[in-house]
Amino acid sequence: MSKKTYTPTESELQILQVLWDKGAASVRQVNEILSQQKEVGYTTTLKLMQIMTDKGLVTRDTSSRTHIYSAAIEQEATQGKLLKSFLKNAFQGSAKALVMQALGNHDASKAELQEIKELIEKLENQ
Amino acid sequence: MSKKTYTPTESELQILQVLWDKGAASVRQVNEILSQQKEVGYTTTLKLMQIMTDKGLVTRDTSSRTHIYSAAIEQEATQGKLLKSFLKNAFQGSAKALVMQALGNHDASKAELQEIKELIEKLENQ
DNA sequence: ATTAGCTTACGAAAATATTCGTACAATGAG
DNA sequence: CTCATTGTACGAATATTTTCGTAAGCTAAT
Repeated sequence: MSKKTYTPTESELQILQVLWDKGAASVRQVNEILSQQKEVGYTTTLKLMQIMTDKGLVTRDTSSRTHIYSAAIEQEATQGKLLKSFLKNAFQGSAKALVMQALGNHDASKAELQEIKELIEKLENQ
Repeated sequence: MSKKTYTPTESELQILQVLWDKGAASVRQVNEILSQQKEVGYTTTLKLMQIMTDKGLVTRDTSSRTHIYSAAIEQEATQGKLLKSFLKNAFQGSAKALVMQALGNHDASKAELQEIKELIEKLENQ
């Protein structure tokens, strides 16, 4: 565990998604869920979660034989960081271009569109 | 050059951004622009662009000594692909969550917000 | 008590991505 | 013509990420 703050890699992010979702989980539980999404061996998941512990991305309760892991970084803050760098890399920083593509291609429901519109109106009145 | 279609890596994407921007450019021109953003050696850029040629991400005119490169893949289509996988990885597929974060944190201008709102209204009327 | 099954730890291989040195050919200024 | 400069080609070293085999310690059921 060093001083540096790490951004999760893609595989690490998949594990974090599970932990954010469940709150806390064992390696086996995480691996079972990941296995539904992709082929991945148990020790692969274990190793990754050990690395993530070193990096400070997760914490674990080692008081029982089966260690229980939790995310050590906030979901929204992490997504924000990732988004920032993705925006820069893929869209040269144009939030508008990204949003338009996201809305155009990946359908959001009417209710969701409504929420977004409300957010925009709130932003406009500032 | 194989049959597979490649998604650009991060470094490759930086090069593509330059080519999309300029339309066509030599290795030196690309490298000069990249050098403003990060430290990168000439032969590094050259090698990457050669790899990209093999992958079919760019094409080049080799009729002169200085080869002139152009992007071989569409900017919007590429961004769409990248967005799709980013959305899945980082936001578990929730376009709404992504858009709200993008708008909330990375300010778009009033005019841009207006454009987005118009797009939403168009989408709502479908 | 034995043993099958589950657990962690961890080194190391494999896969992928990035960087750079070196060789050598073309160009053009003097 | 000579040589400094600029260009391509490409192998190979690095760096990063992912995967997995193996060892060894617990645990519980028989």
